[in-house]
Amino acid sequence: MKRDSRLSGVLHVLLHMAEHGEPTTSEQLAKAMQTHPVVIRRILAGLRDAGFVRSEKGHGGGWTIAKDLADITMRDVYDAIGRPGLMAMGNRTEAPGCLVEQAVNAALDGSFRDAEALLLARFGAVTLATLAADFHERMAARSTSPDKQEHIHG
Amino acid sequence: MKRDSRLSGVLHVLLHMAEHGEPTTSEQLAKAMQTHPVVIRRILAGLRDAGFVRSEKGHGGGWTIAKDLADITMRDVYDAIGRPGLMAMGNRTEAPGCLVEQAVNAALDGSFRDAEALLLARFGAVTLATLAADFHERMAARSTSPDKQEHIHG
DNA sequence: ATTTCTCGTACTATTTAAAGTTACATGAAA
DNA sequence: TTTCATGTAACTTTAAATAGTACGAGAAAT
Repeated sequence: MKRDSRLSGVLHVLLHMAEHGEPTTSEQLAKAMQTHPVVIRRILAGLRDAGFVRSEKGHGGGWTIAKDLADITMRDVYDAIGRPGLMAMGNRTEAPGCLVEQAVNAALDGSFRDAEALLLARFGAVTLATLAADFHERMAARSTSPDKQEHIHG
Repeated sequence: MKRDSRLSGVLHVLLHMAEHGEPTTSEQLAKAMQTHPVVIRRILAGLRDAGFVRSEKGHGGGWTIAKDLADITMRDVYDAIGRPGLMAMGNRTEAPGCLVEQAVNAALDGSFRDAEALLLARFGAVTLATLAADFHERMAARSTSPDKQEHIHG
């Protein structure tokens, strides 16, 4: 099963944007993410509509974070990219006439619903500020072991 | 994101097999599942190797359940089909050099691990006997409201 | 024996979703 | 008015799952 990496991707982009400070262009972000600028614009479109980032055209334009990092949770980001499915498994048929399948679906659905609720609760408990702090800790840890020193993007 | 329906599928097949009693051919199961016999054989291969079902060739051959339904959990079935990924989301890069991505991965991984553990625990608590009982309840419920009466497969 | 039935599995084809790319329009600053 | 940057639609490519084909092997019926 192929896994969707959009959430991981946006979070990564947002943190890079936050580190960078001044407006960051899609091209700069694309380079950091090793992807295409259009992919960045697409991935950030939902965040812009939700008011978490701002984009500006023309000279000196680019993307900036529009809120305090402590006020954006992973859950917010997840919502902003359109709440993609969380579970890799689903039912063979969604509204089956077959009673056997109904019984199977009921058992699976209950488990999946609970797992999703747990996941969303976890997402809601982590802010971008948390992630940024973790990043800075990792930076500090790396600089104290100089043998592992390398550029942020290898 | 496309969702894997193999677990849902095998469970369905197993219950049909259990209801049917005598050896059931891949073709019969395929008809009930509206798919191809080869798909059935493939989906049951792992179950056979794990000893949950038996297959026999030639006249009067087919598939039979090899254990008591109460001794097979959804978790067993999940294991037997090769433990496919449970989460629809993953990390953009698995072992990133980028510290920002490491921080993002760490946060997501923690949440996913917990959600998976919850899911597997739930799977382990449901046996095929549970599902069969649920199916029979649904049968009973349907037969008391005759307006909804239809063949098991519509 | 040989015909028929059934599973086993390697191989190929189809389908589907994500990701990448191109192209061009819009708007802002130099 | 040129250059830089986003906005977005359309198209292409890629990767994974699922479906389907073909043929082999074994077991039972004739």
